[in-house]
Amino acid sequence: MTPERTKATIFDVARRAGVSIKTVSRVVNNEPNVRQRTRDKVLRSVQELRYLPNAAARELGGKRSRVVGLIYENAQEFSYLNDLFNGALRICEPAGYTLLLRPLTLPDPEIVEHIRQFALNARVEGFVLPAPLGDLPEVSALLREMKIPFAAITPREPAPDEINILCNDEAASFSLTELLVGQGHRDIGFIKGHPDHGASAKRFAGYRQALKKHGLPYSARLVRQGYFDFDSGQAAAARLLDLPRPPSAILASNDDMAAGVIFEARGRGLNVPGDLSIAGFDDTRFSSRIWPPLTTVRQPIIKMAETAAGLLIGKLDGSATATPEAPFECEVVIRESTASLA
Amino acid sequence: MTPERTKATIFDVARRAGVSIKTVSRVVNNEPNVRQRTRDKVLRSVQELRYLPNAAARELGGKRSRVVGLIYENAQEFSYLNDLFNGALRICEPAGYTLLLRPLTLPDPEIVEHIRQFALNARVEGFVLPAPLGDLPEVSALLREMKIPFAAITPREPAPDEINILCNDEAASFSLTELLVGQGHRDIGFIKGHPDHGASAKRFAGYRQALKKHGLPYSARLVRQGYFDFDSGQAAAARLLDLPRPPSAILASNDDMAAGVIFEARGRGLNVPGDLSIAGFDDTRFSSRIWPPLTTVRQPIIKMAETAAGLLIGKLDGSATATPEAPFECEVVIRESTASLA
DNA sequence: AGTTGCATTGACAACGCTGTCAGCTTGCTG
DNA sequence: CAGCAAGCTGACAGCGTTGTCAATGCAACT
Repeated sequence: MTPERTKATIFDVARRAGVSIKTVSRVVNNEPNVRQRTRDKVLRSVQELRYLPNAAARELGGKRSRVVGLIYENAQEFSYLNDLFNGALRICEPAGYTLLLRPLTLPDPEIVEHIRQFALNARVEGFVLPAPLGDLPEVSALLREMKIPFAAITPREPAPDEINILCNDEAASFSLTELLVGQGHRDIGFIKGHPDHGASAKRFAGYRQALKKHGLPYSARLVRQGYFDFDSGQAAAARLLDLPRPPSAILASNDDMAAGVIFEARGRGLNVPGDLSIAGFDDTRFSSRIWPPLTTVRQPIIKMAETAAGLLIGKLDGSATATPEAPFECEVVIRESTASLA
Repeated sequence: MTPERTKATIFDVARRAGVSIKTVSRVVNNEPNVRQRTRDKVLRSVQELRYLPNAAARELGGKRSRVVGLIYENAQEFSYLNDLFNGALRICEPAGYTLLLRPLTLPDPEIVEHIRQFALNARVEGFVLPAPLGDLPEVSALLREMKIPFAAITPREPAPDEINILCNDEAASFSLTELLVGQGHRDIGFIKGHPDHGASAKRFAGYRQALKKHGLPYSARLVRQGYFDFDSGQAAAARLLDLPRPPSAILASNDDMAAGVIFEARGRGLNVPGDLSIAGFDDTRFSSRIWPPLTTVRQPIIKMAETAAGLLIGKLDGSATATPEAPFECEVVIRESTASLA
């Protein structure tokens, strides 16, 4: 196998196949109106010459960059991001799209300008927007103005005309709370998630519903605001545990905060789950690796990202599939951080 | 502010400045041989029109894609990757380069083909290769064949003619071991890192040197092979703790494994650091958030990534700076997972 | 056979930049 | 003040695609 001296162009392919470059272009882009025999001839020529279309020329001629952007909040949980990226990449790469990452540090007063610059510089054709970005009104306004479609992952309010990927946070939270109730816990603390994230309200709602169903009183005393980060979880736990009658179980709206709760509990010499049961959400990579391993809820993030990227590309390619996706199912994962009340 | 109807091209800028497009090109690309007055005129015109060069046209005309690729092992620690990416991005973005990520699942028998495809499809001009990729001979051979320069981060053996970013792992490991010795530990277990990573041998060497300096016997009994992941750390810890005379301290070659050691110790009802001191390397995001917080070594990864990207871009731009970088300094971070022997 | 209409194919002009090279200015030198 | 090198500028040909539109082929009709 002699390495090609110089990369083959569409002209080389055309000459070898005995057709015009336009026909090659048609075949390569899977356009209709090419006879099967011609298509085969061209395809063979493409393979023999290991032809790879020049992306720059393609973009210049055709006005399509085939770039999908994934903007995310830099503070975001890494394993979540990793799943998101890998899921989206799994779709983008084979489809001939480039997936570009762009971290953002929130809150960012210049967020609009940052995103605009990124979109312009990288010629982004479509965005994947994980929470909470899909809910920032200035962001969606900008993208609409720039006519860049996007797929929002777990937004608080699904944007009409855009792609929305949801999951049944509320039901999962309901189940998790029921689990604790079933273990005999009556005083169940709850640490809310970041108010900007759509999941926060849903998870809280599920908690309240479960209490209600089982006839347990809801007490604002047992609820604290958190921000999805370790520190806020630890701080909220500290205040809950300082209560005259502290809860026997704490439900944190994500695993980072749950880790903070465990940290605080251990710092006070409490035994988990003996003295305090703890559960979280997300099933982070670390959830099963801290001691004790965390009871949590697993979201099918990879699949959600795949779906987001797939629908987005469908829209960009014009082969627009209908959007009405059913919410994805979450799964409760029971580990050792929760136990029956002694 | 009226939004421009259509994006300005080099022609618009040239007309407005009263010069030829070639002169605009010169100014935009910071080429020499343009009178200051002319340069100013053009720059003003560029600003007024908010001119943004069309990357596709630039690449097509000039044969330069300005894409830097960052390939990494998918199993890699997330916070490490995050720092790597952010550091490199901080240099690439302002320099007008696009930074593209590409995960790889190792071991990968088709790694060469995968990297080749990625390089070709994404028109990558230069690579950043974090360990262990910089040490795989087939990878460096491929990149040399494709004439793609690269910057290797902490390779085992620095490649001549390429950029190498190193840090003083050995000295850091030495200090960490000395710390334990100073706390009275005599039986110090060691869990080696993945043999493919350059850091592994260096960390092990530092451990042995420290033992030697303090007249402590080296015992192969206390050394186990790990692979930088949680599970291998836990398994190695299990075997060390099963020893008739188990160590009173364990040094793991990274924090993931150290977390595994803690997990195993707690599972056995051991008190950390009371019954067992544990230390790691890397200062992962989670190192300070598990209980007890981990004594570890912090690498200036962001700076290392910045340097790698900076030198690489310098090479690509032709403004090649000399490479002989001094190794970066690591810093021992003392937390609660280590304590004096009772 | 002549006609119509659609499927198929090709010729050629963009697309917006950089590289090449030639031409025009300067400022010196002798 | 001619002559020359260096500094500066512009004309123009690519670069490898896609979009447009015209031309051709072919089957099913009159």
